[in-house]
Amino acid sequence: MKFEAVTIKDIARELGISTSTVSRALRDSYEISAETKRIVLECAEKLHYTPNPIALSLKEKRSRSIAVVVCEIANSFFSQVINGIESIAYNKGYNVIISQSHESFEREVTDLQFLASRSIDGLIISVSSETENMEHLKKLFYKGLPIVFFDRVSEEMDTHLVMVDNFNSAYKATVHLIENGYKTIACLTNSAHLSITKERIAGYKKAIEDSGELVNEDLIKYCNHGGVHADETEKAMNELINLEKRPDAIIGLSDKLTTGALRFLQKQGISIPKEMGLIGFSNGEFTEFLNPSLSIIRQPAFKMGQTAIELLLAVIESKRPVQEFTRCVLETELIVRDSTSRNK
Amino acid sequence: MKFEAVTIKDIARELGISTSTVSRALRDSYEISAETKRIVLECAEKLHYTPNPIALSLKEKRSRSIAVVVCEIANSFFSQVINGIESIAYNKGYNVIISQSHESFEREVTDLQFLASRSIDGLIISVSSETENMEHLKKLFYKGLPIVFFDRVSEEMDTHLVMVDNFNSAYKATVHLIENGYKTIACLTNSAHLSITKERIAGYKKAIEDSGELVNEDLIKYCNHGGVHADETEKAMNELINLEKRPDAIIGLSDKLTTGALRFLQKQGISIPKEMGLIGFSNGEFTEFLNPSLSIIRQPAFKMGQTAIELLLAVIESKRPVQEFTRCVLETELIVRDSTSRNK
DNA sequence: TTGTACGCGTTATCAC
DNA sequence: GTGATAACGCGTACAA
Repeated sequence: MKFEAVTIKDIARELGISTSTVSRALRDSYEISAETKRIVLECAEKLHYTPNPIALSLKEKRSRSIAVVVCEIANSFFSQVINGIESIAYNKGYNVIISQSHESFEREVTDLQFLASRSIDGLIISVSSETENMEHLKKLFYKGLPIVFFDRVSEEMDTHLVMVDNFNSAYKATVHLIENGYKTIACLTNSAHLSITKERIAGYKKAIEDSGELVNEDLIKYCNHGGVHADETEKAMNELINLEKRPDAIIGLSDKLTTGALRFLQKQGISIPKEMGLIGFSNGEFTEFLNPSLSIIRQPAFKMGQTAIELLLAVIESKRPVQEFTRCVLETELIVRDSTSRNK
Repeated sequence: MKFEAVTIKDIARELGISTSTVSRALRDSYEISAETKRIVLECAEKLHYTPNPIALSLKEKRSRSIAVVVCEIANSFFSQVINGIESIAYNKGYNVIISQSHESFEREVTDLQFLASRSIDGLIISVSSETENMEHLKKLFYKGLPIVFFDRVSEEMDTHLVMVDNFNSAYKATVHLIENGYKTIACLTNSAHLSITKERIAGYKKAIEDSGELVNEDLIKYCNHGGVHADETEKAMNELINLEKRPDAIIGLSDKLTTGALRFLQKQGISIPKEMGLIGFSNGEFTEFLNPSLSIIRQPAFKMGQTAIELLLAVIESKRPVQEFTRCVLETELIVRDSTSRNK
């Protein structure tokens, strides 16, 4: 059941030399004669020697693995981010360990505890929608674990952040709805305490106000689990369509919520974009082919992942403590399609 | 930059006792007095002691981590399988390390080499579309690494396999097209050497033959990278629609190919299902809301993941060498929607 | 009941 | 140019 691990000792015994010589020869040390190196290398080849990374980790106090915690990998945005992370991590010889919180704070805490106990060298995280208290992360951070936040960030620690221009993205999308003649724009969003929620809601409100209207809080529905459970979105949507003044457009402030709204409207037979306009954040691959094709705000997910891992590795591999942290804000793309063209 | 790792040594020093006493006290050994245990536990708590898993791994020769290799995680089928794997692995205290081959044989080999060198305890894999030669896997397998294949399996090793009834699934889907009046049914599929391709193609052919028709090989297009590059699918589709006898239906034998075909037909303005019927394997979440809604063959992906990890952990944790291996075949679900109802 | 010594695989630091 | 030894953190056989 186990690898019959060939070690440096086996080579040493086979060749009748010491382990230190073997070690040095394998590492191509200058103090070893060319001849000895040749023999050792040959023997290592023959025995299929592979160094044991665990022994190395024990010595070096690093595992060359980093953890990524997201709420859900079966979500295009996050899987694209992970692709970005992975594309760079593997080239640099790091393992990526992926963990899902499923939007549960409890799960996030236990996962993190587990990961930390497995000696990860660093962490990239987008916190769960339930996460308000950051103590679990602070504890790790002040113990010396390098952390990079992305998407749903926390400003409570002095570290790197990678996000998009949430305010502007929501602003642009809302303005787009207004310009297309929608009057009563409702908003489906995540937990109120999340960074992305605050910023996006602020953008939405600003756009409403700039158009000379008053913000109606009844039109803002908070889904505390980001729509991972369909009934959450359904409940919110039901409340919206039963309002005295029924909204004529919806903006979904995250992937699951946007598609959840679409799903709901389709089931109810409410026509998009005639009866109800729909736009939202989404990195889904098929928004273009949905019925109707969906207007979206697309985040540069792959790029976000790359940025996050680059920042993290820089911290991990830095000799001296890192003092300067960046707050990296990327641009989103507004893609206009049929779901918001009222006159179609 | 490092965890200031508290070790049992620190506790021993603090308490003026030996490390072995500490070790035993922490493991609640019967030979330690209740009083000593209390003191040690208290001190461990105070110092925020956490055991070093790397040292443990070195001793126990196991890392409590398993690797999953798939072609792409940004693919609903695979992310659902991974969810299934992860749901059980974490409960049992195993880390899941995910690696993507991106349908490249070379990448698969280097990834695997890397993973093996990091001392994984087991492997769950769906091979890349380029993988014909299994030597890299055999080498690891005969070295003692427990392996479970799923989806794209290899029968060259005596180990657990988890798959769906590919033959029947393709057969049912093809029959469905025939029954709906489609006459010339083309087939978009993966590399010819993959297990899933062989079985699915066989089911497709059988259905054609059972209907009294002859199989036309020109109607079968092999995409050697499973459609990860859009141009691959486009090329195949172009060839199909330019055939002298243009097919009136397409069956996609994998997720990317099915949605790729849809994308192509939409762009070309070929109407589905009138001009061209479309059905295929897909675990996408929005096939229902595509335009037109897509008839699909859905695999029990989550269940497949769970099955695979359960089989793998059984092997890993078995005391004696496992001799009996299962060939687990699950059923798929045929979901009929608009893309195959010719008279709509 | 507790302590000593060793081994897991590797490398760095001495000594020869 | 090469060998012996200690150290990384932990568990355990053996000694006391």
